Amino acid sequence: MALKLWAERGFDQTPVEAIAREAGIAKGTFYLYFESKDALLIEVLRRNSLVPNVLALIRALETEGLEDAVHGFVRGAWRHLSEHRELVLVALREMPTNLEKARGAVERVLVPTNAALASHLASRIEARPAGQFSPAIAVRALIGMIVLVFLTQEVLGAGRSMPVAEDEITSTIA
Amino acid sequence: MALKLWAERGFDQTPVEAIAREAGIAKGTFYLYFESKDALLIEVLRRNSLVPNVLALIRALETEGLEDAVHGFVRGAWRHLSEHRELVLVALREMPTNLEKARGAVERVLVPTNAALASHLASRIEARPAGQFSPAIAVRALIGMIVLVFLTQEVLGAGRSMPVAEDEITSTIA
DNA sequence: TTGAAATGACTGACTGGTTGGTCATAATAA
DNA sequence: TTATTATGACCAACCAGTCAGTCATTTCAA
Repeated sequence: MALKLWAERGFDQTPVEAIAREAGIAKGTFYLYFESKDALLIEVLRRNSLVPNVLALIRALETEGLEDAVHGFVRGAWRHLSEHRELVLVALREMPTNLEKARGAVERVLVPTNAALASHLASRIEARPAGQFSPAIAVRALIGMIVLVFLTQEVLGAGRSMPVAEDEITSTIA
Repeated sequence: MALKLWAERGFDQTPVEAIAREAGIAKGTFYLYFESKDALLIEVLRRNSLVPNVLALIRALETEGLEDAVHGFVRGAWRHLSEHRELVLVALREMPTNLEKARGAVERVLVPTNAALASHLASRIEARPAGQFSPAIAVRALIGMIVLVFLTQEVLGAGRSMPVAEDEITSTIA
């Protein structure tokens, strides 16, 4: 899969020929199926969209108490990231600069996710003592915790120099 | 500065000639001062090292109570990120693949920072009721919150579609 | 059944353009 | 004049994308 190569070497540093070879076809054949190299990137990001999974996570929130809900969300998100580590790496690397279209995808994932989570948390949180609490920020903080712990742990190799048991991670965050 | 161009277009997509032009010199002159394009990246990352600032933040922790300490850390880190937005973007993009040497820098920043913060938190936290609490993870979660909220807010343009007052951010996280 | 003709998926050599890095030459300073 | 610093034309390597041609398979006429 192209994702594997991109995660290792980066999009720009991976020639179309390498992708084709990996797929067992010739470079020319590649261009029978894809308009361009960029088109493949867009296609890959689209097919691997996190939206359905994220929405599923959010729907799950509806059926549980706040404690369990957040706990479950963290676990689910963590598993999710683990299962898509290459996608996460590539998306993170290429989105900021390479692709205006892919950037639109961020808007489609990030905005609805945040909105849904925030409103959900807000509706639950009224029952709590909390004083000054901003759901909009809290949501990003929660997701931020998960993503960056994942990054330092799995991507930057901190897992080797600062090992921590996986279960400890999810249970501590939540 | 090269950082500006890299933050906009990406390292690979920025020709040496563009960097030279930006600096008001010819391409040949560039190679009088730098071994290679990669050498410049390494040099830039080194000169902009976050280590001193991070260490200063940590030292500040020593003189305050836990509440204020964390609060201060968050504010400091946030300001820090804001002042180095280009560096953050570039480092995030180039570190995972482009540069083994730069990756060593991660180890030099990430590991000591985490260790210092964790041990600090751990020493303070004993006075608290906390049951199952893992400082090692808590630290990464804290930093993760700050960094990803920053990213969604400042880099991915979520600030436009989901605007939040800056002060609200730091006060809510802490 | 058989052999010729048509098809189209596939190939990889090739092209045009780009860019990292070099070097002979020029400008400038001492 | 001599030494130092700067220049930009040039080179070689690389790569996205093209296209003329190959060949296994299918179609169909005899």
